Amino acid sequence: MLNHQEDLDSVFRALGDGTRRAIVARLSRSAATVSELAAPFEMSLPAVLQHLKVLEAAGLVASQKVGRVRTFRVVPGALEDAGRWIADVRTPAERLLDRLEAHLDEHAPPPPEESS
Amino acid sequence: MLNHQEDLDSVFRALGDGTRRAIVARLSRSAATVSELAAPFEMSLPAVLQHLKVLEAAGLVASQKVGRVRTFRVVPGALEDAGRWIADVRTPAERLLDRLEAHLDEHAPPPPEESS
DNA sequence: CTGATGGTTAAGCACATCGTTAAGTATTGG
DNA sequence: CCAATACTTAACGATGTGCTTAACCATCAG
Repeated sequence: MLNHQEDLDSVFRALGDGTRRAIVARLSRSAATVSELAAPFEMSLPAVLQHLKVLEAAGLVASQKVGRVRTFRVVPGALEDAGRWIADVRTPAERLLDRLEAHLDEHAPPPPEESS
Repeated sequence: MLNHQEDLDSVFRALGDGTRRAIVARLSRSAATVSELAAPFEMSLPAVLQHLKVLEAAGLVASQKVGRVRTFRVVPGALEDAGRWIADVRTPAERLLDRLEAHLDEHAPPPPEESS
């Protein structure tokens, strides 16, 4: 099913928090346990747990428990759709900018300065 | 100038909503007025206005009012930082995946694969 | 001036988020 | 067994989000 829309919702929303982005960045270098991930932050461990849940629900990270230790890792292709969405929007936007500049060049000589 | 953190927060959170992404996608093709932007959606116009405010606060779009008509357009480089963040995280994550595969190859014989 | 058009503001409601503390469940080491 | 370790769950409060409706400007046409 092409439920891209809701997938992207949860991915972008998950990335809309500095703590979670830091966690993802950390995990992109190597896997880590819950307490390792929580260590750099000043918030409580349950708070970090909730962030990890959000990231896992968005499909950005995955985890498995061995004994009493849960280890998290990034999910390889998880950022692909988000990255492509941004790229796909940027492309026409830049074309739009080019057309705007071309239009201005046509209707006015190159303005060396702006005044208001 | 290194407010990257909070900037990215607002950009990613702004993108974490399908309506707002649709608006950005629409504007990436050409500028549009408030009512033009609101038309495709079933929600009320004030609701769309609020989405536009979020997008404008995140620096993704800009607007100007002429007479009684407000026109929105995308802000050219606005998605650059977000795109780069994703790219920067994906790169080490993929290296991590490569190392994992190499590790598995070392500890288990190459899986029987059909060559093409 | 008068009304229609295009947008804006205000208030309110349901629900989600982000943090807290307190208490509970498995493991593991001695 | 006992206690420390490593989470995990539950409950809750402060804010934030995403809508709604109602009312309020500010143009522009006639």
